[in-house]
Amino acid sequence: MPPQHDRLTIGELAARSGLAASALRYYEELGLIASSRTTGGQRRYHRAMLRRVAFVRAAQRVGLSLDEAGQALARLPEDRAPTAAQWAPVARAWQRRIDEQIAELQLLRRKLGGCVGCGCLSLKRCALYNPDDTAADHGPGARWLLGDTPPEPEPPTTA
Amino acid sequence: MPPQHDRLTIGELAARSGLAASALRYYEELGLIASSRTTGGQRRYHRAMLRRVAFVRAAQRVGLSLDEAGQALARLPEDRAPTAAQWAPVARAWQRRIDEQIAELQLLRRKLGGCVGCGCLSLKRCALYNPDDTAADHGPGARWLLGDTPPEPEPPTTA
DNA sequence: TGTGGACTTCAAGCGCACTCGAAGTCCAGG
DNA sequence: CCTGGACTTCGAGTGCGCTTGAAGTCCACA
Repeated sequence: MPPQHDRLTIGELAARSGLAASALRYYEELGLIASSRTTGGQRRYHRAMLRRVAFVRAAQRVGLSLDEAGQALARLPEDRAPTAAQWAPVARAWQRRIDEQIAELQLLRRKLGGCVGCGCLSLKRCALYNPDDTAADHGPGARWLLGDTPPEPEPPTTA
Repeated sequence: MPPQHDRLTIGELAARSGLAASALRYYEELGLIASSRTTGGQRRYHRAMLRRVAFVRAAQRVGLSLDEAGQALARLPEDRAPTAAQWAPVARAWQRRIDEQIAELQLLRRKLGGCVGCGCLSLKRCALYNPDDTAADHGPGARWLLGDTPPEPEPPTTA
């Protein structure tokens, strides 16, 4: 357990955050975290940066880009833990976002269910392909952020 | 309603699939779709390609890469609609995949709920940041190796 | 037959979130 | 004081899923 003080080297921050040092430099370049420097020019990070890094990683899990994470970060204290009052709106916004993603996935799942016995995959008729949401994305994994997914009771494989 | 025959130009396929012509050329380059050529060298797509494109787009919505979509495509008929027997396992695999995504989001959501009144975002203690699930997350190869770090008592609103 | 809009290829570029490598510098432990 | 491992910067590269542009060709309609 070598270093216990406030000024973490980039290697220490990397080890404790699970990120690569290169990623931390990148985050710093983007303004997500900040460092002071030794006289020799090496970075030293305040412990508070641990929390900021944690926040960014959490934001990514919610599906935010680093840019968006930075926006959210800007509304929280620089070097203290946020109060419940500061954190709550962020957490709630993220929850809404997650709820939307879940809702969309559930819709897709339901449509897939309707397609199981069908297989048509017609561009015109297949509910699976014809998302009434047009929120196209370009990335696999996450990014469906349509605002209002209509409930849409749907007879199997028809549009 | 100009063309009604089987041989769609790339522009027609683009219009009907909602994809850009450049994307279709890209798909063809990847082997996801195929075309014949006119004597002049222009692409003509069989109508069955509409279904293949639909399939690929659907796969993307499920979170598959184009490569994975191609793998799945290879197990379906080239130019006919898949039978229910052919389609069902694919659809079920996709549903499982969606279920996993939903489960992960729900877990994240729950953790966020626990964090609303907390705001600590401690790397050590915050459930939000410490995913006990080692979820698929396209992380940069770095693992969260925080498990073995000493507990380190951290009073609220301090770090 | 003329024409202009749709098509062709090929190479390069983009956006994101990083990673890698080279060449050089720093600094803590012995 | 020495040393070697950790750090520095900078530029380039990666992977995915495309888009854009240049330069040239085709073909359906009048």
